[in-house]
Amino acid sequence: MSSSQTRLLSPAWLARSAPEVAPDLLGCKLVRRWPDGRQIEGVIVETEAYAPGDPACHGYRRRTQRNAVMFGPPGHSYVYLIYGLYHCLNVVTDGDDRASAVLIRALALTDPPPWLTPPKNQPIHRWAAGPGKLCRLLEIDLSLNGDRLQPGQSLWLDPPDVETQQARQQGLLAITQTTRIGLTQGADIPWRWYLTDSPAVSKRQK
DNA sequence: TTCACGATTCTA
DNA sequence: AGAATCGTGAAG
Repeated sequence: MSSSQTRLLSPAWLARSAPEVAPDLLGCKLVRRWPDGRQIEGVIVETEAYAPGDPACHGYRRRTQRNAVMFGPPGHSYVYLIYGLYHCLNVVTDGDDRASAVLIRALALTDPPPWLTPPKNQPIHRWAAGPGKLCRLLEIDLSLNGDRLQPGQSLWLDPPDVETQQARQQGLLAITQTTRIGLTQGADIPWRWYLTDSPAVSKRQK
Protein backbone atom coordinates (compact mmCIF):
# COMPACT_ATOMS: atom_id res chain seq x y z
CA MET A 1 0.00 0.00 0.00
CA SER A 2 2.74 2.47 -0.89
CA SER A 3 2.53 3.80 -4.41
CA SER A 4 4.34 6.83 -5.82
CA GLN A 5 1.32 8.93 -4.95
CA THR A 6 1.22 7.80 -1.33
CA ARG A 7 4.84 7.54 -0.26
CA LEU A 8 5.46 5.57 2.91
CA LEU A 9 4.62 7.71 5.96
CA SER A 10 3.77 10.77 3.84
CA PRO A 11 0.70 12.85 4.78
CA ALA A 12 -1.23 11.16 1.95
CA TRP A 13 -0.21 7.76 3.28
CA LEU A 14 -1.37 8.72 6.78
CA ALA A 15 -4.60 10.22 5.40
CA ARG A 16 -6.19 6.77 5.27
CA SER A 17 -8.53 5.43 7.94
CA ALA A 18 -6.95 4.51 11.28
CA PRO A 19 -7.67 0.76 10.95
CA GLU A 20 -5.81 0.82 7.63
CA VAL A 21 -2.82 2.75 8.92
CA ALA A 22 -2.42 0.98 12.26
CA PRO A 23 -1.12 -2.38 10.95
CA ASP A 24 0.98 -0.60 8.34
CA LEU A 25 2.85 1.28 11.07
CA LEU A 26 4.18 -1.98 12.51
CA GLY A 27 7.87 -2.23 11.70
CA CYS A 28 8.21 1.51 11.17
CA LYS A 29 10.42 3.46 13.54
CA LEU A 30 9.54 6.16 16.04
CA VAL A 31 12.29 8.67 16.72
CA ARG A 32 12.49 11.02 19.70
CA ARG A 33 15.07 13.81 19.62
CA TRP A 34 15.87 16.49 22.16
CA PRO A 35 17.19 19.99 21.42
CA ASP A 36 20.61 19.01 22.78
CA GLY A 37 20.92 16.29 20.12
CA ARG A 38 20.15 13.30 22.31
CA GLN A 39 18.02 10.77 20.46
CA ILE A 40 16.15 7.53 21.06
CA GLU A 41 14.55 5.39 18.40
CA GLY A 42 12.58 2.16 18.39
CA VAL A 43 10.57 -0.08 16.11
CA ILE A 44 6.80 0.13 16.49
CA VAL A 45 5.63 -3.35 17.43
CA GLU A 46 2.08 -2.73 18.69
CA THR A 47 -0.71 -0.33 17.61
CA GLU A 48 -4.42 0.32 18.10
CA ALA A 49 -6.86 2.22 15.87
CA TYR A 50 -9.51 4.74 16.95
CA ALA A 51 -11.90 6.08 14.33
CA PRO A 52 -15.28 7.79 13.68
CA GLY A 53 -18.25 5.70 14.80
CA ASP A 54 -16.08 3.99 17.38
CA PRO A 55 -17.44 4.55 20.94
CA ALA A 56 -13.94 4.20 22.40
CA CYS A 57 -12.57 7.03 20.27
CA HIS A 58 -11.98 10.30 22.13
CA GLY A 59 -13.60 12.11 19.21
CA TYR A 60 -16.72 9.95 19.27
CA ARG A 61 -19.09 12.51 20.77
CA ARG A 62 -17.83 15.92 19.76
CA ARG A 63 -14.85 18.13 19.25
CA THR A 64 -13.35 19.37 22.53
CA GLN A 65 -10.17 21.11 23.56
CA ARG A 66 -8.48 17.81 24.37
CA ASN A 67 -9.36 15.88 21.23
CA ALA A 68 -9.11 18.82 18.80
CA VAL A 69 -5.98 17.57 17.03
CA MET A 70 -7.72 14.30 16.19
CA PHE A 71 -10.06 16.30 13.98
CA GLY A 72 -7.13 18.00 12.28
CA PRO A 73 -4.87 16.90 9.43
CA PRO A 74 -2.90 13.62 9.52
CA GLY A 75 0.75 13.42 10.48
CA HIS A 76 0.46 15.18 13.83
CA SER A 77 0.80 13.83 17.36
CA TYR A 78 -2.14 13.42 19.69
CA VAL A 79 -0.94 13.14 23.29
CA TYR A 80 -3.24 12.88 26.28
CA LEU A 81 -3.00 12.26 30.01
CA ILE A 82 -4.45 8.96 31.24
CA TYR A 83 -5.37 8.16 34.85
CA GLY A 84 -3.67 11.39 35.89
CA LEU A 85 -0.40 9.46 35.81
CA TYR A 86 0.70 8.52 32.32
CA HIS A 87 0.66 9.91 28.83
CA CYS A 88 -0.33 8.13 25.63
CA LEU A 89 1.01 8.90 22.14
CA ASN A 90 -1.11 8.72 19.00
CA VAL A 91 -0.48 9.42 15.34
CA VAL A 92 -3.36 11.38 13.81
CA THR A 93 -4.68 9.81 10.60
CA ASP A 94 -7.47 10.34 8.04
CA GLY A 95 -8.73 13.66 6.70
CA ASP A 96 -9.92 16.81 8.41
CA ASP A 97 -13.05 16.49 10.56
CA ARG A 98 -12.69 12.72 10.77
CA ALA A 99 -11.42 12.20 14.33
CA SER A 100 -8.95 9.35 13.89
CA ALA A 101 -5.71 8.23 15.47
CA VAL A 102 -3.40 5.28 15.94
CA LEU A 103 -2.22 4.62 19.49
CA ILE A 104 1.44 3.62 19.66
CA ARG A 105 1.42 0.94 22.36
CA ALA A 106 4.93 -0.49 22.30
CA LEU A 107 8.42 -0.07 20.85
CA ALA A 108 11.35 -2.40 20.42
CA LEU A 109 14.30 -0.15 21.20
CA THR A 110 17.12 -0.23 18.70
CA ASP A 111 20.58 0.54 20.00
CA PRO A 112 19.64 2.29 23.26
CA PRO A 113 21.99 5.20 24.04
CA PRO A 114 24.33 4.76 27.04
CA TRP A 115 22.99 7.84 28.84
CA LEU A 116 19.49 6.35 28.98
CA THR A 117 18.52 5.42 32.53
CA PRO A 118 16.44 2.27 32.19
CA PRO A 119 13.55 1.20 34.41
CA LYS A 120 14.82 -0.97 37.22
CA ASN A 121 14.63 -4.74 37.06
CA GLN A 122 13.51 -4.93 33.47
CA PRO A 123 15.09 -6.37 30.32
CA ILE A 124 15.48 -3.88 27.49
CA HIS A 125 12.60 -5.29 25.48
CA ARG A 126 10.24 -4.32 28.33
CA TRP A 127 11.36 -0.70 28.63
CA ALA A 128 8.82 0.59 26.12
CA ALA A 129 6.23 -2.21 26.34
CA GLY A 130 2.99 -0.30 26.95
CA PRO A 131 1.76 3.18 25.96
CA GLY A 132 2.40 4.75 29.36
CA LYS A 133 5.85 3.30 29.80
CA LEU A 134 6.75 4.29 26.25
CA CYS A 135 5.89 7.94 26.86
CA ARG A 136 7.64 7.98 30.22
CA LEU A 137 10.84 6.64 28.69
CA LEU A 138 10.77 9.05 25.74
CA GLU A 139 9.62 11.97 27.92
CA ILE A 140 6.51 12.52 25.84
CA ASP A 141 3.93 14.75 27.52
CA LEU A 142 1.27 17.32 26.67
CA SER A 143 3.90 19.79 25.50
CA LEU A 144 4.25 17.60 22.39
CA ASN A 145 0.52 17.41 21.70
CA GLY A 146 -0.39 18.58 18.21
CA ASP A 147 3.18 18.70 16.97
CA ARG A 148 3.76 17.92 13.33
CA LEU A 149 5.69 14.63 13.07
CA GLN A 150 8.60 15.95 11.08
CA PRO A 151 12.11 14.50 10.69
CA GLY A 152 14.65 16.40 12.75
CA GLN A 153 12.06 17.79 15.16
CA SER A 154 11.15 16.39 18.57
CA LEU A 155 9.25 13.37 17.25
CA TRP A 156 8.85 11.65 13.89
CA LEU A 157 8.34 8.39 12.01
CA ASP A 158 10.95 6.63 9.87
CA PRO A 159 10.48 3.77 7.36
CA PRO A 160 11.25 0.18 8.36
CA ASP A 161 14.70 -1.24 7.62
CA VAL A 162 15.07 -3.06 4.30
CA GLU A 163 14.76 -6.51 5.82
CA THR A 164 11.42 -5.61 7.38
CA GLN A 165 10.18 -4.00 4.15
CA GLN A 166 11.10 -7.10 2.16
CA ALA A 167 9.46 -9.36 4.71
CA ARG A 168 6.26 -7.32 4.49
CA GLN A 169 6.26 -7.32 0.68
CA GLN A 170 6.69 -11.09 0.68
CA GLY A 171 3.93 -11.51 3.20
CA LEU A 172 6.35 -12.90 5.76
CA LEU A 173 5.83 -10.26 8.43
CA ALA A 174 3.81 -12.08 11.08
CA ILE A 175 1.10 -9.79 12.44
CA THR A 176 -1.55 -10.68 15.01
CA GLN A 177 -4.89 -8.85 15.15
CA THR A 178 -6.92 -8.77 18.39
CA THR A 179 -9.36 -6.65 20.37
CA ARG A 180 -8.04 -3.50 22.05
CA ILE A 181 -6.68 -3.33 25.60
CA GLY A 182 -8.34 -1.77 28.64
CA LEU A 183 -11.61 -0.56 27.09
CA THR A 184 -15.14 -0.58 28.50
CA GLN A 185 -16.74 0.64 25.28
CA GLY A 186 -15.96 -0.79 21.86
CA ALA A 187 -14.20 -3.68 23.58
CA ASP A 188 -15.35 -6.07 20.86
CA ILE A 189 -13.80 -4.17 17.95
CA PRO A 190 -10.62 -5.96 16.78
CA TRP A 191 -8.49 -2.93 16.06
CA ARG A 192 -5.26 -3.91 17.79
CA TRP A 193 -2.27 -5.24 15.87
CA TYR A 194 1.16 -6.39 16.95
CA LEU A 195 4.23 -8.10 15.53
CA THR A 196 3.51 -11.70 16.50
CA ASP A 197 7.05 -12.60 17.44
CA SER A 198 8.13 -9.41 19.23
CA PRO A 199 9.01 -9.76 22.94
CA ALA A 200 8.33 -6.02 23.32
CA VAL A 201 4.54 -6.32 22.92
CA SER A 202 2.73 -5.04 26.04
CA LYS A 203 0.27 -7.88 26.53
CA ARG A 204 -0.31 -11.16 24.75
CA GLN A 205 -3.79 -12.19 23.78
CA LYS A 206 -5.43 -15.23 22.24
C1' DT B 1 -19.76 23.96 39.28
C1' DT B 2 -19.71 19.21 40.47
C1' DC B 3 -18.07 14.56 40.23
C1' DA B 4 -17.37 9.83 38.38
C1' DC B 5 -14.14 7.83 35.52
C1' DG B 6 -10.32 6.45 32.30
C1' DA B 7 -6.87 3.92 25.30
C1' DT B 8 -2.25 2.44 32.70
C1' DT B 9 1.13 0.56 35.60
C1' DC B 10 3.02 -1.27 39.75
C1' DT B 11 2.59 -3.56 44.13
C1' DA B 12 0.61 -6.85 47.53
C1' DA C 1 -7.25 -7.29 43.82
C1' DG C 2 -6.10 -2.21 44.83
C1' DA C 3 -3.82 2.00 44.81
C1' DA C 4 -1.93 6.09 42.65
C1' DT C 5 -3.67 10.62 40.76
C1' DC C 6 -6.00 14.43 38.00
C1' DG C 7 -7.84 16.40 33.64
C1' DT C 8 -11.88 15.77 31.10
C1' DG C 9 -16.61 16.04 29.94
C1' DA C 10 -21.40 14.93 30.84
C1' DA C 11 -24.82 16.22 33.92
C1' DG C 12 -27.17 19.44 36.78
